[in-house]
Amino acid sequence: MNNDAQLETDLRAEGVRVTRQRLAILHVLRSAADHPRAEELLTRAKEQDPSVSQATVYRTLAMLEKAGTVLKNEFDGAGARYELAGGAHHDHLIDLDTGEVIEFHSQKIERLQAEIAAELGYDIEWHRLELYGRRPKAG
Amino acid sequence: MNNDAQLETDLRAEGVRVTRQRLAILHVLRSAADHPRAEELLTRAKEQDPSVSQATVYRTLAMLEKAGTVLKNEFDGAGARYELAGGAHHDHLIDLDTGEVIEFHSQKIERLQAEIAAELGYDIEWHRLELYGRRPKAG
DNA sequence: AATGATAATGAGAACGATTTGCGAAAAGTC
DNA sequence: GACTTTTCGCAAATCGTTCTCATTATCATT
Repeated sequence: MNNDAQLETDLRAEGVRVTRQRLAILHVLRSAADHPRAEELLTRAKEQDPSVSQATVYRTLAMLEKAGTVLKNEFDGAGARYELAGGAHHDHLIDLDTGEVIEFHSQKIERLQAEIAAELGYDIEWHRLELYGRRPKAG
Repeated sequence: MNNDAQLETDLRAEGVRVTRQRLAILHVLRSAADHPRAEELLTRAKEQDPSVSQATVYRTLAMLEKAGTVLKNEFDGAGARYELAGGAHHDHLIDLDTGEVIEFHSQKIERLQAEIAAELGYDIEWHRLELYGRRPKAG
């Protein structure tokens, strides 16, 4: 039932060593409902295992990103924010007032993107679509 | 005929002082067909006026961005790339092999973005849409 | 053209996020 | 449990960008 075990299995399958620190970071990522920054991940991981260091957080995130396990989002220039890759592809709407990140997906937009790229003679490898907005003040 | 004069007039109209350095940077922006980084802009501006410094390039770009004269693009985390804002709004397709930046625009995508945001209860302030792709190898 | 008030400059130090070098510690293998 | 290799923590290094501050340039006024 505990998916942390699943993550551990995945790690082993890829031939990487399973360390306390990596498990702590993975656990934090798994239980994060938001899109935390590296610094915040460090803080949370330390609660699990105080020995986790900043360098390891970055090293682990880089490794997990390459493995496709985590997504690194570089929103408006204030440090990257991370999330587990598990689910379906989605884009982001960032609340300019609160910093909150809302996920959304539009099959139509994806299709249009592919069409446009094709017209220009390109195959899309990946894309980034971010909407920055505010909740209108209730009148 | 020379649009540099026009840019100078605009500067004065906004109450900012017209300096050699600013003119050099504006000229470089105006004659750039690409989307150069700050470092590259510095190099080019120095050809016009060797006294231009790095600090002034960044200060001038920040000022012009705030004035709406230049657009700052933060593509894949390797330093911002700039362009004059003059024309119509557009998004970017980045060639992953060459780094070349291609501009495009889709009224349909813009409309869909606004719809999605509205459904989520938001007004879009601005957005960022970047496609990263490759030109398929000719078979 | 000289003056003076104020804004802009260059040089380099400082910054924040991230990466790296290195000796010590832990993981996986036998 | 000893051995090999990976990963670790720490601190120093890097990179793009911003800031500090003493100096210089701009521009309105003479």
